[in-house]
Amino acid sequence: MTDKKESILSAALELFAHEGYNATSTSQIAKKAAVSEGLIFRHFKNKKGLLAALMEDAEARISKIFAPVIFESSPKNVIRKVILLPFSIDQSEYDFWRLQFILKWQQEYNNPLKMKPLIDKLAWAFSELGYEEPEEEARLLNQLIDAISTGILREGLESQLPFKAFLLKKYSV
Amino acid sequence: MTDKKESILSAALELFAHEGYNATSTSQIAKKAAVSEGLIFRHFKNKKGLLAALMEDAEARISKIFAPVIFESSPKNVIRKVILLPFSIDQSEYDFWRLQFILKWQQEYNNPLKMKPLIDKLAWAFSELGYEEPEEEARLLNQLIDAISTGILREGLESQLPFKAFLLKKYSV
Amino acid sequence: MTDKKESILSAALELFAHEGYNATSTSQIAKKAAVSEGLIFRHFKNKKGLLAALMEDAEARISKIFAPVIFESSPKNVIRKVILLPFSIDQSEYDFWRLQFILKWQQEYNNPLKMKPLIDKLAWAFSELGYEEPEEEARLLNQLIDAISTGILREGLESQLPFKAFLLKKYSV
Amino acid sequence: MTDKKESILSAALELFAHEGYNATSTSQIAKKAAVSEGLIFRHFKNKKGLLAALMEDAEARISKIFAPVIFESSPKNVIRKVILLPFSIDQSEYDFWRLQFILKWQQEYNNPLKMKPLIDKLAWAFSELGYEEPEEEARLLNQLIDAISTGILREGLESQLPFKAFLLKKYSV
DNA sequence: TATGAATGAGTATTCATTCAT
DNA sequence: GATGAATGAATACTCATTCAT
Repeated sequence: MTDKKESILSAALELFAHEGYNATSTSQIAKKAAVSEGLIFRHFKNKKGLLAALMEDAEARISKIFAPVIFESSPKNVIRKVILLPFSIDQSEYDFWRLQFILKWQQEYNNPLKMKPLIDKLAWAFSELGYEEPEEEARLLNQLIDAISTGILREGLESQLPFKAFLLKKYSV
Repeated sequence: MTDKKESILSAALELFAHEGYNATSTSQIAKKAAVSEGLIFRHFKNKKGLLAALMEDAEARISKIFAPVIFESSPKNVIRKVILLPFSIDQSEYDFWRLQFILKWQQEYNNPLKMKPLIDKLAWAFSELGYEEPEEEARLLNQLIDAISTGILREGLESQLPFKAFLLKKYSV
Repeated sequence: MTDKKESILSAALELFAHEGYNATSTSQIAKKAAVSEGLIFRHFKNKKGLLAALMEDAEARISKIFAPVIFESSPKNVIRKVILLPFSIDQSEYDFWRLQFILKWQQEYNNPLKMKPLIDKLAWAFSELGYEEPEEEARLLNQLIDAISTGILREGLESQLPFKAFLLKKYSV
Repeated sequence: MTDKKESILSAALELFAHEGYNATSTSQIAKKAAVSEGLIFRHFKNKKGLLAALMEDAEARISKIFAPVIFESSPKNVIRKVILLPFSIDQSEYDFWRLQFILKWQQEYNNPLKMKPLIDKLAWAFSELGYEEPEEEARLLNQLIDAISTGILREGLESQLPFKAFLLKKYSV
């Protein structure tokens, strides 16, 4: 990948994440990336294509971040790792995740199935630990870390920090 | 308020809630409201003014929905009522709430303080019930109902229904 | 003439004179006149009609200001009075005259014939005084007082004051 | 400068000069220049920018037309050249000068200082020739050529032609 | 690969004007 | 006489996209 192509991608990510997809014009992206507007279309065909390119990363990143949970064999550690998930996001990745969360509100990009493997693993863990309704517990915890991630991205890491110890204790993990 | 003014408001609400503020053009709104585009600007000065008019309702509606919790004197009932909150939203109000949740991602409209009174009341309730960390419990439950509301708005009421009984039982309320 | 009709006229005069006819919107006029926009059209049919109403005054005012020159019998006094003309305009009439001068640049309102009687009288005066080319002298002086009036309206009375004594002396009147 | 950019400039000049700045729409300009409306904004940012580009020429053209007067060493020739100035304007430049004169009525573009060097030179010439009030004579003649220029632009060259010989004779130059 | 000129459809907004009350 | 709601056409300007170089 050329330098210019990459700078388009990172400019677009930053702008999409903070202004929104529709509110960001291709000319803004070109300016921020310091390339000609035409080049965006040479590389990505159109604006949607640019977003799509950005989203392709998503799958890979999500797998990478979920893997340690999926392959964990201790139920307690599964829950523990899930709770720690939102707190382990590197600040350099905030824009990426912001964009993910914003797009969830747009039908065409909202795919709840992405979380399926994680929820299944959690359900297994709760079941192992003897919880009465492991399915619900799993989905609830998943929903909760979604909410905490949202909190981190919107109000900063510190605002959500108290939950870390609290949840670990609450679930005794 | 004239008929036409109201139909502009409701058309705008529906479109903003589903397409997003930026992705909705004033001409779409006019068409859906079956009025001339110019009328939007006579009534609301500009597109932002239209959004602002929509948001003015917000404060009122939020107060109205929170009141029964705030004025509840039984701690258990406070928690119970908070859990039931997301499930009591009338479907006719979904668009309104969708818009609220979408706008949270836009700095200028993200005001976490709106929830303060509710969280305080919850903290009081948890404290009364002898929870060890009532502050954290309160913020956690608040985060949880935020997550569930999100779930309802994005995936439908049914998808979140299991949580209702589950949470009431979990908190024994 | 009703109060409101008059306040429309004076608001329009002020705005047309300072912003120009095209740059002034009927809503600005209505606001400045503190009447509803509709009333403008009730009274003047349309925006052009409002300008026309303003211009109707013109003929009368011009006759009134020219009369003392036209009916003067002493050649010297004719020239003297013409020279004094631009300096005798009351400040309260500046807007009116500004508008006249601006409109001269718009074909449809530029009517050089308005000045005919004055130029004829001047030519007669110069001829009486034995000037060699009275016609040219007359038109030149007319052009000159036009330029001085322009100067007064654009740069203020003081800026043109030196010309008063100077011209009276130059023409020995 | 591209062809299209130039045709925008010349279309704008013609329209601004004859209809006025406010009365000319960008779509008219685009149509007359046979380009897309958007191109106007790519090249000149906005309508004001287009006018500004047109005005940038002004300074250069004015210097160029004044230079032969400023660098003239014979007092008589200075006066002679000034008198001939308005008659030497090429018809192809009428639009340009019309615009200059129209804009004088708009505060932001009215800059009387542009004429300072010319008036100073005239004052020097009149002083050399022993006129009693060279300052006033200079400003008067300047006003006169302003008036004659106005006459040419509004009523055509022929209407002002008699003044040429007349003034040359009057000032004996 | 990269640019920059160019476009056509669209955007928010303003305008002069009409009309029912 | 006077208002204020309403309109349709126009306005300045932006946008995503194309294309010749």
